[in-house]
Amino acid sequence: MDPHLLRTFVAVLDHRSFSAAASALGYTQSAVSQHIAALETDLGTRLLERRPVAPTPAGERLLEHAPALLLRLDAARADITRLHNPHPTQLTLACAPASFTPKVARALTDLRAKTHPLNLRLRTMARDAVIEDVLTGKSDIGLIDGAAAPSDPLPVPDLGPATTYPIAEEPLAVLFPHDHPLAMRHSLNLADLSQAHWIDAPDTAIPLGRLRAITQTDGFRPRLHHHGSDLHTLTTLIAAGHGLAALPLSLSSAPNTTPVPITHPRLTHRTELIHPTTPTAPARALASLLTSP
Amino acid sequence: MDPHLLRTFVAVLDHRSFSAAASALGYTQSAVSQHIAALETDLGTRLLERRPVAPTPAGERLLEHAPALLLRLDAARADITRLHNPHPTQLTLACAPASFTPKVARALTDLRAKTHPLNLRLRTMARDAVIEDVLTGKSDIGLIDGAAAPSDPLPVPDLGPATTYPIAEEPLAVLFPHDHPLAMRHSLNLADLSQAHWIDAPDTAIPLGRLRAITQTDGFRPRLHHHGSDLHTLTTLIAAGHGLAALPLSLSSAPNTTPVPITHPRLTHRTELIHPTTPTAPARALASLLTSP
DNA sequence: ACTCATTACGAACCCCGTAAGAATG
DNA sequence: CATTCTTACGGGGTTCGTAATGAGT
Repeated sequence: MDPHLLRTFVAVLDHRSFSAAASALGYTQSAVSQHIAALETDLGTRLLERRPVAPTPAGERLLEHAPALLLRLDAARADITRLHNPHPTQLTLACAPASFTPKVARALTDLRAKTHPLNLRLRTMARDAVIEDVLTGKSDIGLIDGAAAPSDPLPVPDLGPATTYPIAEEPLAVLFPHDHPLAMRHSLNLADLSQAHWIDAPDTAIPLGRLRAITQTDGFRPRLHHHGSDLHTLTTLIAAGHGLAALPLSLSSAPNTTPVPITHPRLTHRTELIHPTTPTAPARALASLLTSP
Repeated sequence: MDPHLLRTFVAVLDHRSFSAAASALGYTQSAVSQHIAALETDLGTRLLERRPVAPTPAGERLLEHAPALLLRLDAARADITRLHNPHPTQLTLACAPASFTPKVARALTDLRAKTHPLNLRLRTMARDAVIEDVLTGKSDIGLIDGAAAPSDPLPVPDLGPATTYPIAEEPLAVLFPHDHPLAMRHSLNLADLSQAHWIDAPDTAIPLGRLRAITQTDGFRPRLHHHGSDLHTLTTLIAAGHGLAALPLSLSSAPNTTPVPITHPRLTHRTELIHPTTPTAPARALASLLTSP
């Protein structure tokens, strides 16, 4: 189970094709074929069906482990190479869209004032991508958000060693188009909305699967799926009546929309900071700015 | 970062010696030296100090990842090979000591009655070892225990895909020698005992580090450390006045000891079942026996 | 027939053991 | 000087690419 073999296994399933995976990895299709054959011999089972390429049951099991393994391998390398460059002049911050608040922006100006020269890089991406970015060292520090019971930590997939700190908590709201019949209410029971029209935008809003898990119902079925990390697109969709989404209350400035806080069950929108166990110096500075006041 | 190299890296640090690691792994000492050299070249840093053998800072980082990686690699292989033998006649159950209750024993007799032939194997070990055993397929199913807030799940290190079910909850108690001044009380505030004499027995009782985390204090310092998974030894130590330990209330039958339930903070002793995402048939049967009634 | 995966085969490379060398206590 | 790690080197095995073969639509 050489990591190289796992990597091509994942690539083959990503591309649903041996030859496409080969060119993506810079191998020849023969090499890819041999990699898969080697894995199948090693594990004593067929892992893939060919034509069309699809995982067998055994392949599905392997696919549950392989990406996590490869991620952690990258994380280990990142943790070590970070030690080489202890005082970098660059800080890369990965943000989930709804986690980037005025408070964070102010912390960045404070950081600029006290640390210089400082080359700031900001990247917006989905929550899981933030965690991956931080663990693999592509970003130095990250901001994630999600729904949780008050003062509970966010449920984070534990893919490697990292430290998280809460930095903000605020009411969780459902964003309605301003002419929606419920838009004038002052409080909401989330479960009452399970059959409403929802937009699934897991990269920006609270994922619908999370709402299902919280309410332990089978509702919250999406009418429309928004892939991407742009909040503006999402609020515009909501304003146009394509469906609802759960967002932090402070995102109420979107035109033609009205947020209504969820009062039951007791939930908050929580923002957390995540950084490696041994962060770079600027990352540590930003972390202390965001957590101390 | 070949897994073989990581394995010898871990072995070298386990044995604090290249040559000892070599003989443990069935390699020659030269091969071990080459493995470490290859890792160090690949990562561009020295990972170990020699004579005496000790990890450098970079080596410490790697040591944080390598065992988890190797474990997950084994877990992946176990998940796949399990598919090969779908109706095994053997069931291996891994138990943390305080998780093996009369209820579990009864479930095993029920299982015997309805499934046969059945070759039962029972293994007692520390909680972390149970999880590792289940993930790597050395045991088919496991029982773990710990302290948690009522109806909260146990905090389990997420080392791979597995399913957990709660199977029992009961009061958490401190076990005193029967002549201890506090042994006649009916309720306890855990924080009041932070400066008492404690026995750290992480494999059998609630680990003292967990008590520190729960109370957010710096107390609960051990006077004596008990390594091993035998509850009898622990209760005998307590009876002899060597110190206290936190255990489930039902373990009150130990001679010359008295359990007093912890009433503050609100805590329970919780037992959970853990099995792979795709358990073997007997494991599934036992799981349904333990969870349904 | 065309696309895509497998097999055959050879050259370059890697990996481990033997054995000799260096360093440390 | 004895123990322990490192280095040099060679055989055997592995890996990848080229190219030919086979299978599916």
